[in-house]
Amino acid sequence: MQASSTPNLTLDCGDCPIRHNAVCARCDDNELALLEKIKYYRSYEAGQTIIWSGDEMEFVASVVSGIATLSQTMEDGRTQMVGLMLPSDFVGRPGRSIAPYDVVAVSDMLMCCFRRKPFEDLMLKTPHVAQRLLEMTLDELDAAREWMLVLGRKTAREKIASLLMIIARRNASLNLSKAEGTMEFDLPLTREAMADYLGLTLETVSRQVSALKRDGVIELKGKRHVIVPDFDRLVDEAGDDSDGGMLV
Amino acid sequence: MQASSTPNLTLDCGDCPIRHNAVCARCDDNELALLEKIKYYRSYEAGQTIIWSGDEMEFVASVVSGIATLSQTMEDGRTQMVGLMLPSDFVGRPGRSIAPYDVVAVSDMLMCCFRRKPFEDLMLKTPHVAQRLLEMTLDELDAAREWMLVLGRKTAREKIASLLMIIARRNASLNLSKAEGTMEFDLPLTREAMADYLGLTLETVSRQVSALKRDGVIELKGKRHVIVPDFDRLVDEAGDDSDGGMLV
DNA sequence: GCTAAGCATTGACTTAGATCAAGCGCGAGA
DNA sequence: TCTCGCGCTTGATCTAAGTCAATGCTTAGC
Repeated sequence: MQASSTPNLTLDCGDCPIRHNAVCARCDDNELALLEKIKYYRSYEAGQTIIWSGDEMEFVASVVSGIATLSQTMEDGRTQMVGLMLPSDFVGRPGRSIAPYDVVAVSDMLMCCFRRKPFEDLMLKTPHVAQRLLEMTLDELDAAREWMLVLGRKTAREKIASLLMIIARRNASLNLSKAEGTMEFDLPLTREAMADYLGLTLETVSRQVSALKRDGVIELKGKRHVIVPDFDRLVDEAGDDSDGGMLV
Repeated sequence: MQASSTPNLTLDCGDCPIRHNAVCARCDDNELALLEKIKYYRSYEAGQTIIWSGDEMEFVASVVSGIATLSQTMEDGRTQMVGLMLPSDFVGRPGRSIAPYDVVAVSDMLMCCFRRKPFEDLMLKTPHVAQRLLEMTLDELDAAREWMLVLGRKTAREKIASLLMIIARRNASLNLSKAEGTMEFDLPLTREAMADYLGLTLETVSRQVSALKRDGVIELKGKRHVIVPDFDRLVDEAGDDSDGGMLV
């Protein structure tokens, strides 16, 4: 399974959809020019494994469009998703050569890549990249810790509600709308991927989704399109404290 | 429960036990002098809550000695530990004013504190602090993700073995010895704290510790002193893949 | 239109871990 | 010395979620 690299694709950083959220968000024109010189694009198809755990990582990258998952697998096949990479998220770690997780494209994806060494060198010269990366990493750490509560202490129903809540929130922020009232979105994940994210089996996921539907917390159009008639009700089902998880 | 601040305590950075691991590790003499000017020390007693979730955080700090836990609690009392703060770990987040977790001293502690605003200003002038903080944050993110696999997919027995393994490894690195063969250490946590870390009840923790003892994986001297006759056996019980979790 | 391949649902049964409850052991204070 | 309280252990029972297995619903290809 090879990365389908797309050498002829170019995109001006000025027109980039993630310009103001990615690792380059804080860059001034000079810094951006330096990044622009070493960037290149790659695209991946849904289902493709972008990076295998244990592999040498010759590049780091920003997700431009599409969704990828980070996951860990035990020898006996038990797998746990440890991250959901969305547009503007940063994949890979400066200073590390071996990938600790599998990175799998869930949808078709476009990534803005930098060879690792040049990127590391550049980071020393462009403090705004390092600053932004720190900020993003701290956010990811918060998200990971939030997720530890979900995995360690929530019931299956609460887990499902938590996941739906997160996806609904993200969608809202993409549409620049508020997370409240009636909301509607597509699930980007299969039942199995949801199970791997939530530390459940796919049967339990299916049952709990049906239960939430039966109880009127959600409605379904097809298997993947979700309507949340009352977002507050969903938050309630997730068992979250009222702060709404918005840590600023 | 007030922080017992110890205004008369001073410690020269040159003599500091965490000088080469903490957020100041990469600092040159000039940078260190700047930090030294704004640092102050606080001590806490075992059991004291250092920071309450939701509180204003007026400072950030490095753990100099002792152990603290980070934890989240739901309204109904279910709690999940999301971090174990050891000497040299950094508590708090530049750019954030509200604490998202409870921070509780497990043992008596000494912290090297900086008021948040001055520290943030200083970070802009001392790139080595920001660099080191990024590195530490990336390490914590890896640890958090490793822990997500434990919480989401491991059995109770594997969870206990995983925790013992982590504590044994950390102890080894403090003693500058290798993690192998026979190892011996004190458990810093009560059974209940272990349960909160592992997403279990304290009864299950107790039972599984007894089971590991019965099966010869560990021996106990008293309730808290653990002897691991064969570290590889313990790693095996933790169900970990062979890489040993040492991601470099 | 028919069939195959993937996802998803649903049911019957099992089980790991939670819950409820009793009791132990040891250090601290009277 | 006694006893109180806390941390811990152990037992009996319950239950949420896992496992195994059958069947349904789409889409894609023939």
